[in-house]
Amino acid sequence: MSNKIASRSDDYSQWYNDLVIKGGLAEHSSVRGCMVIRPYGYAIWENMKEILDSMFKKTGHVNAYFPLFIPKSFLSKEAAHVEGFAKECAVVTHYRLKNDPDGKGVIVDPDAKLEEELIIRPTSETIIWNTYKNWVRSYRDLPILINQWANVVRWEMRTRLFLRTAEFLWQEGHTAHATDKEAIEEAERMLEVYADFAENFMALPVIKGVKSPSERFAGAVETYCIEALMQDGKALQAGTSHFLGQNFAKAFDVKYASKEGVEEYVWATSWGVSTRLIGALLMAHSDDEGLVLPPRLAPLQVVIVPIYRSEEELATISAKVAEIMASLRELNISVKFDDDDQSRPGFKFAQYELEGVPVRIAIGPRDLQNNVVEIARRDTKEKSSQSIDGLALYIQQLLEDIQQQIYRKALQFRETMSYKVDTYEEFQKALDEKGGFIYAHWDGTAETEERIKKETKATIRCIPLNNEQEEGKCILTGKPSKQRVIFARAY
RNA sequence: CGGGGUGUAGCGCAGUCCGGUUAGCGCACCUGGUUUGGGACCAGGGGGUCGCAGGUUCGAAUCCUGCCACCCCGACCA
Repeated sequence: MSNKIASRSDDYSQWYNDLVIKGGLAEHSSVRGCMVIRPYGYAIWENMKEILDSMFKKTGHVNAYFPLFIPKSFLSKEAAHVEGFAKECAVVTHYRLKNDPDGKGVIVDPDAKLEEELIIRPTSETIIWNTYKNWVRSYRDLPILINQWANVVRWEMRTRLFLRTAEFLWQEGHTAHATDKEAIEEAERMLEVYADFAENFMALPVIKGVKSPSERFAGAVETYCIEALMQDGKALQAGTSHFLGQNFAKAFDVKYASKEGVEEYVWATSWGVSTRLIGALLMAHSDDEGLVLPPRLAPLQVVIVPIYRSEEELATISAKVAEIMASLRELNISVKFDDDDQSRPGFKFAQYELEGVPVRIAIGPRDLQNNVVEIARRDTKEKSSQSIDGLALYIQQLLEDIQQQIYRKALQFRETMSYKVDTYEEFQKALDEKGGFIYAHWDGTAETEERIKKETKATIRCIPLNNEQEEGKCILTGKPSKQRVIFARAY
């Protein structure tokens, strides 16, 4: 059948593309490296946004909006920052078109050249800190705890739906604080928020940690991250939170007068997650039948498929279904009754499995007679017969079970794919044969990290927070090491 | 930007090596009928500048030259 998707084991990339496209989430755009997010995919993003937004508000943040365009000079004020982003910026050089004097169409009007080029934001630190300069005078103005929901553009060489597109949607928090302690606490707090969201809503187990210096965000003093493991054994960075020190305050001259009347530079953080989370969600849980969406983020939690021969049967079923739907909605469970007579039940079953609807209810004359329905759960594909009495409560519990089960399965997978190695040979062999999170000793130098990356394509995903301290020897150089770090090949 | 691949109906493909009737198949679509508890069946029907531009030839989807687009693997990255 044409809607079938590729198998994970045959071609992981094709499988992933099929999930996104045939699952109805998004498609390639005719614009280079961009994607169109279709309503079903956007609904997942909206669910994510709503939950994250309320988490941000509970931690004292408010939303604001800053410009899409960044003057080139802003970007260059922080040396490490510009170096990190310079290679992937889209640049606006003109502000007008005109008719082509030599023929058809329009050309860029050479007379409309901008004095200073505008960069389409790859991230907003610079334009925001240029603004914060005007907002901060005294310690009383601090902290500033702002988030923005926005699109950003990074001109990546190679793109992948959701995981890396030229334009993507995200949120970026940008905070300013009076002390380094406060800023570090903020960066760590937001990392916790992300981990909470990933584990409890996306059902995605993550490792919290800090990046090695060479993997840090451009301009950060410390980069905190959550790392998740995909089903092909590759790691995916799911969210980052940065302690920016006083780098941006110094670059944009943002100072405040302290209680003691002394002028001080402020301390900063920034943190963000993007539509990449949708890619993570898909790759972590889905199977060869299609998407598996955790109930807490699924746009549709329950679908009801009627099975009938005659109009009379459909009418009887519909009446019963109306009662069931009302009771489900009372419990805030989203439900759809698919009484479309253009496709048959079997087709609908397959289609909703492809779309990852967590629970499917089938109801036909046989069920009605016995006052039951057939319940199928997407994650395990188990089917059972359930009494219509008390059905809503049963389904509420079932959705919760599915949420937990998806998480447990992903966690178990990660556990079996996490292991320690002590020699470089073991390390290389493990990478090639298994992948996953490899805990190994590292001498702490950028040179070693770089060599390992070159030779094996594996990077240090993170140094876990509260990492167990243990004497050992670097797998590459044999130099002494005090802790294991997590290596993996990554997206 | 390097290596590989693909471009033929809305989607997926065959045909290209070795030029030759009217360019074919599956899915989807339209009409009618029978069906409906895991991707229905039968009959009929519509839909194509064969990626673009040149060239060779009596004749080009097929051969030659140039260009374009997309995908995959690298390098880069959320």
